[in-house]
Amino acid sequence: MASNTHDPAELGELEREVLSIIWRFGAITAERVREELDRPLKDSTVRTVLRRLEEKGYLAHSVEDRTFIYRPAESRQKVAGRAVKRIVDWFCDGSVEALLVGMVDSKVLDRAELQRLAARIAEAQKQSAKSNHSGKPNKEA
Amino acid sequence: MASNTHDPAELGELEREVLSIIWRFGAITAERVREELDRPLKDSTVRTVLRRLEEKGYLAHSVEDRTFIYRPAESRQKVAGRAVKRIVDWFCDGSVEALLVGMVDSKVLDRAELQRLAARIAEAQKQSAKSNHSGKPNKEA
DNA sequence: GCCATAGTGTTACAGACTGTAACACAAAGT
DNA sequence: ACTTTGTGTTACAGTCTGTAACACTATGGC
Repeated sequence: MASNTHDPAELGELEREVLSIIWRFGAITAERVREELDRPLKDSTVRTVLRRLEEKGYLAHSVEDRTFIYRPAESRQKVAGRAVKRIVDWFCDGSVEALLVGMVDSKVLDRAELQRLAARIAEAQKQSAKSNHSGKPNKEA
Repeated sequence: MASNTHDPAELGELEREVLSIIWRFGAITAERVREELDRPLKDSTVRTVLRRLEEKGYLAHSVEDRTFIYRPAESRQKVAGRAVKRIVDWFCDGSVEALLVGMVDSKVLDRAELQRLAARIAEAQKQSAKSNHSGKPNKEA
């Protein structure tokens, strides 16, 4: 069961907040997370959320000196990418292009911004095609 | 409170299916929706879902000869756009660029495709910038 | 006028998920 | 031994979704 890759849209408000904190900090204890939250929540609450996030595959933890250190199991961008994919599949017949059009439509993006985006992508592509950093030769595709 | 613009991520499986059907058909009765679903559901079930979707602002209906005709209240792309915006806000600090990067990262998009996308956007932009600078985005590709 | 039909409105209910937390237990320092 | 700090377990209420029954109402045919 590839119940491994969960969807962030399925996360609740608090879970998202916590996840964001983890992403922001990189590695953090439950207690620190709790302090970082605006809402005053009990320890157990925060730890429950952390545990659930880990169960859902968003987090991983290591034990360090008796204490859990939570870390992201996946980058936010990766998670975001998948989340968007779902949406694209559901609502745009899998066409990312259609999605972008929709974003302009719903004023999420304005044309100028999209334009800049396209330009920047073209740039970035040239870049990474050349130097293709981080080990991974762009597989798949 | 602009509780008017709901988020599609909050929709359940069935709701999404129904919504998709409505988008596909444009205008349709509850009974037709029911037939269109793969699952064999009771009338009342389908109608409940339709009512809920309307409450949530995704659908509108008109009465025609005793019968409800449901129509989309918003284009799928618009809805998709907003849905993605949420994700971008939550997980990408509002940067669409970061999102696209993430999509490449999570293999939702490959670089080549992104490249083509950028090119096509540039094209489309030129096009619509010329022909349409008034408020109305040219809808429905 | 009366009945069957088709369609609507209302209400319900169980399962899942989320926010929230208490409580019990274990290791560690003093 | 006792307190502290942190973990594991369990719970519970609210909300959402899937699923549906049932009651009510025009409408068209007889």
